[in-house]
Amino acid sequence: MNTLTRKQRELQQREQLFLDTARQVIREHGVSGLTMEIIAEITEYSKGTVYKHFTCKEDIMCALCADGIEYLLSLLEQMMSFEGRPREKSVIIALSYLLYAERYPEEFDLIVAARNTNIRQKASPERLEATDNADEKITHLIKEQIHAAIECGDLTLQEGVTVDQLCLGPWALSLGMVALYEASDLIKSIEFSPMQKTLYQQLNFLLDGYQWHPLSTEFDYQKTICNAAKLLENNTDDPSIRSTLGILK
Amino acid sequence: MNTLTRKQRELQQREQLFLDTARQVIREHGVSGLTMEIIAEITEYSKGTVYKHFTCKEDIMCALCADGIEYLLSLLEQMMSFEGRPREKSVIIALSYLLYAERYPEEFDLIVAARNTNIRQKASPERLEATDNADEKITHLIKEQIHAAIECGDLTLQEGVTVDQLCLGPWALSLGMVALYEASDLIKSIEFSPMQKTLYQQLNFLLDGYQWHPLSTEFDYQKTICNAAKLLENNTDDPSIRSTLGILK
DNA sequence: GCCATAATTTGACGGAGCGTCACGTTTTGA
DNA sequence: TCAAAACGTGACGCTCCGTCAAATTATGGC
Repeated sequence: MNTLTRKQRELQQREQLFLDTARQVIREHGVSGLTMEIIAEITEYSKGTVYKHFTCKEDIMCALCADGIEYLLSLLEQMMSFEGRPREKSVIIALSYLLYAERYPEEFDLIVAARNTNIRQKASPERLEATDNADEKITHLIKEQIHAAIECGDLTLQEGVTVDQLCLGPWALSLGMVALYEASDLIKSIEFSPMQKTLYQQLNFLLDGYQWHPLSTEFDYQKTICNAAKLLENNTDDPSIRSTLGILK
Repeated sequence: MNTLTRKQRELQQREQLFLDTARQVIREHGVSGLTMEIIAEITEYSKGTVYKHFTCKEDIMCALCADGIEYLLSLLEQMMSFEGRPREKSVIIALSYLLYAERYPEEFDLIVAARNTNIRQKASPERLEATDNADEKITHLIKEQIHAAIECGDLTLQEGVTVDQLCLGPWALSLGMVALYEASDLIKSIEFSPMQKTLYQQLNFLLDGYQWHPLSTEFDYQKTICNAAKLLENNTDDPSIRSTLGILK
């Protein structure tokens, strides 16, 4: 029994090795530079072995996505220990999203791509399910904040507005903002301020529009972010996260 | 000289034929189903001829994008003859964006992809410039509304907020919303109301947050959209647009 | 320790699509 | 009418994909 477990452990370890290698290749040579052959070569396994783990290139990309979302979730779970009003937590969620996008720009590209394009058509069903499950957990976390806000009277649903719609607003804003910033050097007619600043500000406008109390005019959400950043800083030793946190404060 | 012009006309016509064919193929078989060979086969030209027009597959995709953005621009230009307050016009711009995304879902996929992925790395510089120029015109149109609003006193820039940031907000919201709705059947934990409704509503919240007057509580923007839809309906004979307009009213 | 059997790994192979280019065909205009 | 130029073609070499029979390694009964 112990033997079996060791085998499985090794298998899992190798899968992680393949994934890390794929991430590195994408980082260095872009998505089009990623081939099954190159992963095999770098890891000194053969192509066939890589295919034992992943059905195709698209499957690897979805696995990278899932991996990334898992990381985001771990960030969020740490953040959620933060004590605060629901709106504070919502702001923290959005900024974690961004923190993650900056930490793993390659995967973020994939997250956008994995939703829209035909990557999903090719990936294996199991892989897709893993991605979707992680997605769902995050959605749940956001909706939780909205429900909490309604319950404690910070937020009142207007006629014809649903919780799900309120959840989509900040999500769309964050997703779109990251996408636009990734392309910022292509959009020459706009001057891009630091992304954190713009997203923070626009999110505040949107939530103010919801009349979600306390409004940004009544409360210092910048302080919320500082505190959340400090909380995370104590729990992480990832240097790249630490540097991004530095900007937040 | 007339002969030369005829030649050029024919060339242009053929390019359009290739593009229309590519669009059709993508619509039927997805982006991965698009090959240079199949375009050649359907149009009864040879592969070499297709390559006379487009340097590679990615070049075709960028061309489709540019084509799409041109179409969006033509929509917007018609819309801009609408007489109204700057905020009304901004709402119309966002909804045109959406109208366009529904009309050409395949190209919209490409627009997102063409920004994020390595498609741009491969496409020809001329093609990219065409796409970027069209992009810029649209940005300009949006910024124009913000400037007009500031000038007539409908909007006051708060400290530390720039026109460009205010431009990014609705843009990111619209882009992100379309992206999320394209993936709506994958996100099972959220109930998706009709996209027009959600975007219209969230945009109103965001602009209310800007304190952009008249606020959605003081003014019936639904009527604005109805009127804009009627305006467009009289000018178009595209049945698919007409049906979407029907929903708006 | 030995060997039969099962599990795992390998890389050669056929196929798909890309992009090129030398050759054949058509057009041009003198 | 014909030489020169412009245009169109599809066979070719290449890269990468995904497969699978054969080679290698691990397992466990004796």
